[in-house]
Amino acid sequence: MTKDKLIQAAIANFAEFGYQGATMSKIAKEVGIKPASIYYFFDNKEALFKEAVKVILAHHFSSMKKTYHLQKEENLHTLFSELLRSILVHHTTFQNETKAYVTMVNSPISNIKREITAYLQRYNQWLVGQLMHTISAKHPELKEEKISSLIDYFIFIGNGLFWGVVIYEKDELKKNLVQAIHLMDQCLLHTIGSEVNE
Amino acid sequence: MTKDKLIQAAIANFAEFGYQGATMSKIAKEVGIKPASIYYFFDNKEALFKEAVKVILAHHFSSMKKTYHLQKEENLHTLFSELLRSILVHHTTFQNETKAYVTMVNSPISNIKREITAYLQRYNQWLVGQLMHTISAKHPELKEEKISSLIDYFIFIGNGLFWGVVIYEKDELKKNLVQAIHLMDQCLLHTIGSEVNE
Amino acid sequence: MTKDKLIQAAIANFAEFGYQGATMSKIAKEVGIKPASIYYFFDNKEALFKEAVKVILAHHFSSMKKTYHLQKEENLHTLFSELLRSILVHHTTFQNETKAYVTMVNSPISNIKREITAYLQRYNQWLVGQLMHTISAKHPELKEEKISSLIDYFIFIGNGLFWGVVIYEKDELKKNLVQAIHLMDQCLLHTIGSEVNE
Amino acid sequence: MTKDKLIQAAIANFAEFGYQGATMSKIAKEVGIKPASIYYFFDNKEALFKEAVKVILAHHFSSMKKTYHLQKEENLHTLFSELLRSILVHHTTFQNETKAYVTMVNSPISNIKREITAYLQRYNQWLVGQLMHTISAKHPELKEEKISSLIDYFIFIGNGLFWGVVIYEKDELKKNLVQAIHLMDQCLLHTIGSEVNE
DNA sequence: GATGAATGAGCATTCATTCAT
DNA sequence: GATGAATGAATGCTCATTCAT
Repeated sequence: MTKDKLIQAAIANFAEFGYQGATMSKIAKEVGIKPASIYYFFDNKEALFKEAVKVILAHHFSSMKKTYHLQKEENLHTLFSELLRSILVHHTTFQNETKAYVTMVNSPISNIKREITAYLQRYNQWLVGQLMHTISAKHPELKEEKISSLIDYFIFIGNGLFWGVVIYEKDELKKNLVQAIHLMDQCLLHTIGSEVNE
Repeated sequence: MTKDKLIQAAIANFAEFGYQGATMSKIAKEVGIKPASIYYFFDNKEALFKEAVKVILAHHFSSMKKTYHLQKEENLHTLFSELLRSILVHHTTFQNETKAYVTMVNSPISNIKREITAYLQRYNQWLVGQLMHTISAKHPELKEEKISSLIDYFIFIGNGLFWGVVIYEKDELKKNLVQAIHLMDQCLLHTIGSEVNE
Repeated sequence: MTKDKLIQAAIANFAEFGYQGATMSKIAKEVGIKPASIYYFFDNKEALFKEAVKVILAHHFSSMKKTYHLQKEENLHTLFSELLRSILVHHTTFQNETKAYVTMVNSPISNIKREITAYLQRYNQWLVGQLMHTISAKHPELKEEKISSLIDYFIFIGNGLFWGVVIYEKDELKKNLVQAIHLMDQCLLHTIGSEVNE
Repeated sequence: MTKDKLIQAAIANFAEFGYQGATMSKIAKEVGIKPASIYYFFDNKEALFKEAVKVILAHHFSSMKKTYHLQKEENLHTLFSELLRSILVHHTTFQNETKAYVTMVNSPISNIKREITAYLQRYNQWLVGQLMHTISAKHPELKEEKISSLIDYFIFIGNGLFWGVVIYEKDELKKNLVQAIHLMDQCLLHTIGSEVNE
């Protein structure tokens, strides 16, 4: 569908040139239509990019959800490892979207910035909610604040992994994943004790 | 000096709008001169921004060096803690430069991208070189690869801290610093053993 | 058609101000559109002027061809006289194009200069080819080099006529045409002998 | 002297780029000073170029005068031949000035155009005056109108030679000179009769 | 004599957008 | 659905010129 192709082209252009650098002509050319035709699908540039942002965020959310639901029955080591791997895989696989996301985070377009900030909150809430539930089910003895701290470490480590995707080449990232998993294991060890030992 | 003010204004605009979004008029207005006057100091937009990038990177380098030389005699816990704190302090104090840096990392202007990539390498080399030297002096018994791994963890944890600066508010970052230091301590503990115990 | 009107306006502006002095605004205003609209028809200023040059040269060629084919059956005196008159008439009738041509000949825009040089060669080849054929048909007894010399004189005399158009007022030019024809007749007389005597 | 160097640079730039294309910076750079310094010597761009034009025209006049006075005692064939050769030599030797002159002829700067037109008249008057005097001295039997016509032919032939300098390469011009002299000889022959036979 | 710093005016060009078709 | 033609607004940049030093 033309509309979807436009959004994909918008993401690619956003990733490469940023919001101001992405132009309706380049996007149109990439899709094989004339710039004027974009306005049949979207009210204006901002609307197109707002939609593109939504797609990127929804895609990220669905990736994370999928991994989560596939792994939530596993032990915590596995769950966290797979979540971290998932961060890496998603962001390296959809580099365009990741680059676009990085430029968006500081976007001067308030609508877009708002979208992002809201998403970050929603995603965090979801993640914390899910993890709290899953972990407390597996380890009823753990105090809530311990779990909470664990999750915070997970998020922190995830951030390190994420930024690595932006600045390192693919092959350097494997090492980063190993490091991330190892650090997470340390946290688990300290919080829960034995479980992580294989 | 007008030239320096221009560079600062360029950084601020780059941070807020990205390369394409930053305009010579906005920059000129911020400095209190007319757009045409910028061209007395810089050949063109790209030259101005290339200079701005250099300033940002040099500034970062000097921050890190300063901390390093102040702390290199301390024990490793302190050294790493202070380096991590330094990352946080530098990037929160000079948020403009940090935001600009984030936008630059994916800059479509190849000259700028090249500058960044080169800097990242140079900085890494310096950091690794210094740490290798300092740590092996303090702990002659450690095998080189152990030290190397320690440094890698430090860099990874630093990345997490850095990305936090970009997406979190100031007060959330204190927690991040604590986490970073704690994770680093774990790494030290595993590598060196006793020293870190207070 | 807007595109044709643009080319005509470009010629007029080129004639009056030269390449650098002709501006897109002046041209647009002359056509009754806004400067930005020119770019719908032409990639840029150079492309517009390259097209304008082509039009001027093609126009000149077609004028000369037309006269040639109308007069080639006549005797040589008439043929040459009419060709000379045609030079005068074409260049005085389309003064804009002539002035533009004069400015173009030394154009610093290499694309344009190239176009001109190439045309001059092509036109000369055509002229020489045609005249050789026509004259040798009418005067089989003439050696090729005699004909060639005759043609060279014609071109030389044509040049004198041409430069007159640039620097003299219309009424002075009639005398120039008479002179040109008379000189050409002298050449014919010397080459062929009797024919020219009426 | 800097002022003279400026005029020479102005001529060179005028020749290459035309009035609008010649810039104060380029001229300043060529002379090795800064643009602002030009204004110590000339009120403004137009004044500089007006001066440059004067220099070109005066130079042309002096060239022609010199030849004239060297040759006025010779017979008419020699006199005209040398004058024609002089046209060729002057304009090929000082190509810059010739190119500048060609662009100036249609200059939109009225001061410059006026200067040129006035010069053309003055030069013509001088030429006609001298030739009338010289020829009637040598050939008292000739009616004034015959001499006048002879001079007109000379001017016409000179124009052909001049335009050749603009459009042909140096080696093609020798042929043009031979043609010019030959045509002039024909005119002499018709007007005066025997003299030209050597 | 010369220039560093600055500017108003203008230029070619781009871009998001419109609208009749 | 799509586009040809057009434009207002803005952009990076140039240029002749000024003026205090």
